[in-house]
Parts: sequence; C-alpha cells; structure tokens
Amino acid sequence: MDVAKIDCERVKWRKITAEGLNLDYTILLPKVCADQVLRQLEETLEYFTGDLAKVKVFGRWHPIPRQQVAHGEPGISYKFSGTTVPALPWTELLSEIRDKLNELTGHRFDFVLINRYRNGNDHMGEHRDDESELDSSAPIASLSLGQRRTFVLKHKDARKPGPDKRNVPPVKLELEHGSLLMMNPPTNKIWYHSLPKKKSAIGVRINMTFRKYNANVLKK
DNA sequence: AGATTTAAATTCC
DNA sequence: AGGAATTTAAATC
Repeated sequence: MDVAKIDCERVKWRKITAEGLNLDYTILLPKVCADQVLRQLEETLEYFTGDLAKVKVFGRWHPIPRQQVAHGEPGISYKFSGTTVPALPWTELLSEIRDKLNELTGHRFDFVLINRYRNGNDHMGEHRDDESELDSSAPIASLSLGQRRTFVLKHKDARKPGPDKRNVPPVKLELEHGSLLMMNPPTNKIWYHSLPKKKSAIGVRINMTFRKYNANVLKK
C-alpha cells in the first residue's frame, strides 16, 4: 500500500462551512498506508534544534512546544515570531505525498511545514496561516498522522476582548490518523486555529501543512 | 499609527 | 481535574 496508488476519484469529502470558513475533510490514507507513512517519516525526518526551534513572545524567548521542520523549493524560508527557518530540500517520501496532493487538488504545493507533537503536552497556540508571502488564492492542505488530536478554530471576531467581540461559536474537529483537512480561502484570513494540550494523549502526532508561496519568493 | 503576533503563568470555572 | 479565558511587551507590518 503506498501513497502513489491512492485513487483520487474515490475520495469522499466532508464539507465544513461557517461564516468565512470553508473546510474539506477526508480520511485520505487507509490505516495500513498511514502506518507505513508515519513509520517512514519517523525514520527519515530530522527536526530543527537550537535557535531555529525558538520563538519570541512578549519579549521572552521560548523553545517551541513541539518539534518542527520545513521542506520545499529552494529559496523559500518560513518566518514566525522572531525566527526564520530555511526550507530543506524535498525528500523522496515528501515529494510523493506532495505529488498526490497536487493530483488530488489541482494545486501545486511548493512548501511543507511539519510539526511533530511528542505527546499531549506538545501543542500549538492560536494563529492564522496568512503570511503575505503565501498565495492567498490557494488552499492549505493539512495531513495528520499518529495520535488523534482536537483541532480548534475560532472566528477572529469571537477572539478579541471588548465591546466588538462577536459570539461566533468555535469549530472543533478530531484530526484522525491518515486524515486530510483542506483549509480553503478565505478561511485562514478569518479563522484562527490551535491544537490545545491534551493530558490523555500519549502518542506522537505528526502534522504536515502543504502550502503554496507567491512566485516571487522562489529562487530562479 | 494602530492592529497583530506568539507561549506561559495565572485565574476561573 | 482539566479546560478555557485572561494577562503579559516589544517588534513588525
């Protein structure tokens, strides 16, 4: 069972919508395939360490509460609160997954950010994937492997304190082993997302978000 | 120029 | 008990 053999025609999507939110969810990889991909990722990926694994928040430096690495086309770098990391070259497995997602979606992803959550204590705070260097017309494809975790989305107006706070309910999803979540425009301009801590989560989760950068970011 | 950004400690259910 | 909300600064766009 390998990724290249997955039949895109048979993928059954679940559509999730709300005000300014447009998601598609599916279990893309059958269990045996997802198990194999996870094992291969664990064997082949190395994560950033040292200064590349730190963020500056409220004037203080912290180690990121998860492991992280980026791969993609030459010339791309990923910036987040204080730190800039280079995109490492594509690996064979990452290219294979990218090609399948390109076939499935009709987009050409040129970058992937990989986050590894060692256990339920690793997490990610509320943020949007709306960097100006990203092609705002392209979706972001989020593939999850390993430990199931809850993904929380909040409307930007439900988040800010004060009188203009609006009561838009959050959207929660359980991201399963082998699942693919498509975040379609304009979702990432309007909704924040996070992966909260979960005491009961013991296992490792790896999440890969495939993105498309604006053409002028790539090295020619 | 004012909104936005990110994680941790603390308080509050 | 464990989650959700609140508070924290300085730099960037």
